[in-house]
Parts: sequence; C-alpha cells; structure tokens
Amino acid sequence: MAAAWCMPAAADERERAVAEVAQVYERIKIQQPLLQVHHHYSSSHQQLAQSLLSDALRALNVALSVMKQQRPSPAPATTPPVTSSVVVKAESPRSPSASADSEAIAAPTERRPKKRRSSVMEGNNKTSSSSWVDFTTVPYEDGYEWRKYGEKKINGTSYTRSYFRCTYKDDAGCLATKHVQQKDSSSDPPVFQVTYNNKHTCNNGKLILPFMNIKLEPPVLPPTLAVQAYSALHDPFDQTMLPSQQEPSSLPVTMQQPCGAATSSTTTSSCISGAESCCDEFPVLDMAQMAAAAEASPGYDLLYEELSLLCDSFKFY
DNA sequence: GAGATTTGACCGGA
DNA sequence: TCCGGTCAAATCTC
Repeated sequence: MAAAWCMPAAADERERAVAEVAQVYERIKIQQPLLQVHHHYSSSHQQLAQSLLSDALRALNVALSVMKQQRPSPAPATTPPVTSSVVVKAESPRSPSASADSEAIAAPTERRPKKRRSSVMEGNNKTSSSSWVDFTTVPYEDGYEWRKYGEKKINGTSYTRSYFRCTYKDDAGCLATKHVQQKDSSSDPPVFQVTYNNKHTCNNGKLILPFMNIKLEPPVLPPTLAVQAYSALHDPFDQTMLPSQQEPSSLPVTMQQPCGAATSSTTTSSCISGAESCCDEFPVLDMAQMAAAAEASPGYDLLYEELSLLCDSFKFY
C-alpha cells in the first residue's frame, strides 16, 4: 500500500492535498492575530484558542513536511501558501495635501519616456508557474517581506488592487508576487482576496511565524509524526475518518510507510522541527472543547471553522 | 541619503 | 480598444 503513495497516478491528488493543507495552514496562521484584537475574550479563552492554534499549526507543518518529503520528484518550495505576508495599509497613507502638492509641482509636463520593456515580461511566465488564491480577513505579516510596486483600480470593484513583490527580488531573484484586493462585501472585518504568484525562492524556504515568534524550517521528520498529526486533528474516537475506510478515490494511508526514509533532522530552531523532542508532547486536540469555546464566544467561530477545515483536509490521510 | 511608496505611463494579451 | 500587470520617476519617511 505504501507503494501506491509513490505511484504517479496519485501525484495529482497528493499535490492537491498538500496545497489544501498548506492553504488551511496559511489561513489559520494569518487569522491568529484576531485573538489579539478581541480583548474582551477571557484570558482562559484566549489561552485555549492560542493553544489550539499553535497545536494545529504544528500538526499541519509536520504533515506538510512529511507529504513533501514523499513527493516522487523533488519540487522545492512548491508548497503554496506556507508563505507570504500581506501588509495592506489603509487607503492612501500619503496625506492628501502632500499628494496635491506633488501634483502641483510635478504634474504639468510629461514624464520622461520610459525604457522599453524587455520582450518577455516577468508576469508572462505565470502560465508555467504556480498561482493560488487565499481569502483572509487579516492580511497581516506572515513571515515574508513584500514591497508594493503598484496599485490599480480594477473594473467592477470598489477598492483598488495593490501589487506586491518579494523584497528580495533583486537580492535573491525571488519571483514571488501577490496582489491584494479587498472584497466588495460589507462584512466586518473586511475580507481580502490575496492572489499569489510564484513561490518564494528566497530565505531558504524558512517560514517565520511572527505571532508565535518561532521559525519553522521544512523539517525532515519520521512519518510516525504525521500519524500523530493526523490523530491530533481528529476525534480519536471517530473511526469513520480512518483513511482505510475512505472511498476508492481517496489517498492511501502512506504516512506510516513512506517511499523514502525520512529520519534525519537537521533543524533545531523550533519545536516542530525538532522531531524527537516533540514526539512526547505532541498535542491532542480536544474538538469538543474547541467547539464549546466557539459557542461561548462568537469570535471563535472563525477559528473553529478553520480547524474544522483542517480536520477535513486530513480525512483523506 | 537610502530605501520604500505612490502614481501615471507603458506594455501585452484578449 | 480595453484592461490588468508592471515599470520607473517622483515623492515620502526614517
């Protein structure tokens, strides 16, 4: 059965699954700051939510690491959104007067002619590179640094779209870009659509989680940890979720027997990357407790929803 | 003064 | 021709 994991037929599904898990990881990570915003929560609720989120992020990262480890061909940094931070400023931070002044001073005459672009624009390579979309209410920093390089009013939208590229584009040749578009819906908090293009090739794939103040590196972990991750994200009594009982199209159970051995760990900077040290204290999430917290405080609905999504993502494993 | 942001122009695809 | 994405000069911030 482990062989099935390595079969090319499963590659697409695996890629999809990895992307899905990574997306949930990203969303949880991005929405963590919500806990800091809602000060009216009791400290115990905050602690609970914090704990749950930290556990979920750790578990997800472990699972992602194992999944990536088992890919048939090495595809470094193809994981979509285990990345990226969005720094969206309030509309036009520049003061109106400054803007007006600059216009009055510089506007009248034409700008100098610009250099002609090279024949192939960077963006035109997108067909062969990755692109994915995320929706978030808190487009905060998430570990990568971005530089804004443009802003456009897009037809049919009420808000301008901001364009960002990796700060290290020049230094490291990182081609990661993204654009942020606030949705028209009058939801509170506002929802932003973040579209990512290309993966980060900078920073050696390190992921910095500012909220938890730890660094995660793509770890090399024993597959048993992934099983723990799976267990941690499920009601341990819900046997219907066991992969062996999934429909035929679902992915096989492979974490216990990966194609390639993954035993050595070169990472040291975080608990998640330190496999051995984490095994003993790997969390077991109490979903009932989480649901209760969600009921007790409306703000937890989002978090609960994210974690439920997370669990769903693991059903196929 | 260096680096980041703003913003109109430019470019290519549909 | 329109539109989305990018460029790059001008401007701002530290």
